[in-house]
Amino acid sequence: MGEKDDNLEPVDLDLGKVLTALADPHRRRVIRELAQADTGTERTCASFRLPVSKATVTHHFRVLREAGLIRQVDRGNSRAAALRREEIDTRFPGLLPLIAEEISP
Amino acid sequence: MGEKDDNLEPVDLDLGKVLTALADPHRRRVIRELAQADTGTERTCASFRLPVSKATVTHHFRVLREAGLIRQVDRGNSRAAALRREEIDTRFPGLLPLIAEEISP
DNA sequence: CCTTAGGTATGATGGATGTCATACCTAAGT
DNA sequence: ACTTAGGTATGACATCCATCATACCTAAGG
Repeated sequence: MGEKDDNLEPVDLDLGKVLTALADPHRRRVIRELAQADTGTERTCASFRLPVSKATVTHHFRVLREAGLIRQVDRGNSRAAALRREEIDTRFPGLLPLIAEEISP
Repeated sequence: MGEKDDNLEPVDLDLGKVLTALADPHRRRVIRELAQADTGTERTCASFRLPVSKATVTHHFRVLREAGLIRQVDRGNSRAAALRREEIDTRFPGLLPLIAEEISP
C-alpha cells in the first residue's frame, strides 16, 4: 500500500519525508505557489522557472512526488504537477497555510 | 537582531531552519515531548534518553536552539531545555500540534 | 579529594543531498 | 524532416549532516 508514488492515501503520508521535502527553498516555493493557486491547478515543472538546471528540477519534483505532496499527471508532451491538497489537509491540517504564507525568500 | 541564539523574537524564526530542524526524528521527538508536556516544562538534554552519544545529543540540541525552537537555560551543573511555545505559536500557528500528534516512530 | 553525571569542543568518517553536464526521449510546430 | 521544448537517466562532484571517540570542563555527592 502506497509504494507506487502516486495513489498515496493520506495515512501513507510520512511526516519525516514531508518535512525533509519542505526543507528545501526551491521545493517550498513550488508548494507555496500551488497552495496559493486555485484547487486543482496543474502546472508544468518548467513553469516554475526554478533557477537550476533541468536535471535538478526533475530531482526536486521527484522528491515532492515521493513525499506525497504532489501528483504528476502525464500529458503526452509534458507532465503537469498538481498539489495533493485533500490528502495533505486531511493528514496534516495547518501545514499548507504555513508554507503558503511564507514571504518568498 | 536575533544573532544571539537566545532572545529570538517570533519574527526572527526562519521557516527553512525550523523545517530542517524538524526533519530529524530525534529532534522531532524532543519537540514532541516538550509540546505534549505542560507549558514551561524544563528538561535536561539527557532526560530524553536519545539513543545516540552525548556529543550527538549536544549537536541536536544546538540545531534546535539555533532554529529558535527551544531555549536552553543554564543551571550550573546542567542545562535545561524549554520549548519556545509562544514564539512558535505566534509565528507558525498549527506547527506544534502537527509535531505533537505524530505517532512516535 | 575523588568520582560521577551532564555538557561541550574538536576532529574524523560515511552517507545523504543539491547541483551540474551530457545524452537521450517524445510530442508539437514550422 | 528538422527544430524546439519539456522531461528523464546517468554519472560525477562538492557540500552538508548525523554520528562517533576522545578529551575536557563544571558542579554535586560521597
